[in-house]
Amino acid sequence: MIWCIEDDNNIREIEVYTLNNTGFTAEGFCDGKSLWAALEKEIPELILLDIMLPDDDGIEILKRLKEDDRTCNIPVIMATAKGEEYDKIRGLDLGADDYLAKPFGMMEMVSRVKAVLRRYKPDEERESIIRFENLCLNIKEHRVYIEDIPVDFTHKEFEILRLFLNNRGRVFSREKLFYLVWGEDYIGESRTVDMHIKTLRKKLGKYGDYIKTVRSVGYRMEKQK
Amino acid sequence: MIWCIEDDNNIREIEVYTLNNTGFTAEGFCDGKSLWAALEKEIPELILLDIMLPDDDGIEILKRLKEDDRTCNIPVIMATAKGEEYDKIRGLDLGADDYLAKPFGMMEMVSRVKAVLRRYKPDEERESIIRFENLCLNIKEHRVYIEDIPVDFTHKEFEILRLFLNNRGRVFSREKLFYLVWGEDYIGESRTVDMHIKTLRKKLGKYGDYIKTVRSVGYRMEKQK
DNA sequence: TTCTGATTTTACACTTCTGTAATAACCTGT
DNA sequence: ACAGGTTATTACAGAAGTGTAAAATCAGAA
Repeated sequence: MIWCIEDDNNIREIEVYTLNNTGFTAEGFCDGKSLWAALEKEIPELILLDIMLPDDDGIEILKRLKEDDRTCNIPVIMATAKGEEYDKIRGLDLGADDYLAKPFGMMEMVSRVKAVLRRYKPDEERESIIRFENLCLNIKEHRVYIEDIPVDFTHKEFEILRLFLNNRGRVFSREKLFYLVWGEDYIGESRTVDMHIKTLRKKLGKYGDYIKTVRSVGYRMEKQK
Repeated sequence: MIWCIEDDNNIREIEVYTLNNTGFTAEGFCDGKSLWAALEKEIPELILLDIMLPDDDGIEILKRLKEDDRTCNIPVIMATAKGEEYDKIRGLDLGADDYLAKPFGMMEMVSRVKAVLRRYKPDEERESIIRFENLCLNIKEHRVYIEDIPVDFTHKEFEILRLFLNNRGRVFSREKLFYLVWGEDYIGESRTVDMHIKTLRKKLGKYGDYIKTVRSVGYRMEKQK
C-alpha cells in the first residue's frame, strides 16, 4: 500500500491512478490531518509526500513520521514544488529516502517508488512470505497468519502447508508428499498423511476448504475458490 | 541547550532570541574566552560558531573542541562571514556538522539546527538504546532496564537479548543463534542455548514470556503480546 | 595462584508432537 | 441400496524435543 499526500487533486489522482495500474495499491490524502487519521489504523509500505501542503507542510510531516517508532521506518519520497527547493531540501537531510523534483513524469515516479521499495525490503524478506489471499506463511517467523491473526503450526503442518502454497493447484500423492516433507529415506504409513491433512484443514479454518481430496490420487490445494 | 558564539551583538541576540522562541534553550557568548569558561561547568547540545572572532578565531575553537574528549561530541554548525570563505572552510573539513553562509535567515538557521540535532541524537542515543515496551537495552552502558530498574545481564544473555530485540518476531534456530552470538558453529546435542534462554527468561521477568519456543525450530521473541 | 562468577555439560523429568491402528464415514459404479 | 474401495476421525503409545537442576569446567580478577 502506497500513500500519496498531495493537495492538488489532479496530481494526486493521477499519481494514485498510475500506481494502481502498475501493480501497486495506492491511496491519496490531501492533507496532514487525514494522513494522521489513517495512520492510526494502517501503516503503508511507502509514502509519497509533497512539500507544499495547506496545514502542516511536508517537512513537518516528515519530521513527525521520523519521530514515531511506529512510522519511522516507512520509506518516504519527497516531492518538491520548485526546482530551486530541491537542493535545499536534500541538503537538510531530514531522512527522506528519495526526492522528486516537480514537474515529474509518472514513469519516473514509478521507477523511484520501485527503487526505494527494492532498497528497503531485502529480497530475503519479500521471499520469506508466501501469501494466498489473506493467508500468510511467514518463513522467517515460522508462523502462519490467518486473516492477520497469528496461528501456531507444528513443524510438519507448516511444511505441508508450505509445499501446498508453493505448488498451488498441483496434486500430491501421499507417497510424493511423504517424500517431500518427511524426507527420502523415511518409511511410514500413508494414512499418516491423512491425519496431518485433517489437522491442517482444521487449523486453516475457511482456508482448509481449499485443500481438496483427489480420490484415489492424493491431495491438492486449489488455486482459487 | 544551544550556544551561539558570535561577536556581533545584534546578530548574537537575534540568534538567541529566535532559538529561544522555537522550542530550544539558547545562550550567547561573544568570544572564545567566555566559551571555555562556560564549558567548565556545562556541555551544550550544540554550538553555533562564527568563524570571525576577536581572540581565537572560530577555526581554532573548533579544533580545540574536537581535541577534548569531553567536548568532541558536541555538534557544531559553523557560520561563515563571507560567501567566499564558505567553500574554503568546508574544504578544511574540521569536523563541523553543518555550515551556514552569512547572511542567513533565522528560519534557515533553525532548520539546520534541527537537522543536525536529529542527525546526531539518533546515532548517539536512539540507536544505542533498544526498547521494547518498558524494557530497555542500553548498549553503551551494557545494561538492561526492566521497568526502569537496572538489571545485570551477563554478556551472553545481553547479546542474545540484543539479537532478539533487533529481530522481533523472527525465529532463530539454535544453530543460527549460536553462530550469531558465539561466532562458532553449534554442536548438535548441546543444551547450552536452552540454558541461556532459561536464565534470560527468568531475568526478564514478565518480558520473559515474550520469548517463545518454536518446537523443532528454535526460539522467537514475539513482536507483541 | 586462588577465587569468583560465568558458561557449559550432563542427566533426567517433562511436554508436545507424531505415527499407527482401529473404526467410522464416505464415495462411486452397478 | 449395496459392495468394494477410499478417506476421515479418534485415541493413544511412543518418539522427539525441551526445561531445569546440579555438577563440572572455564576465564578473568585479585
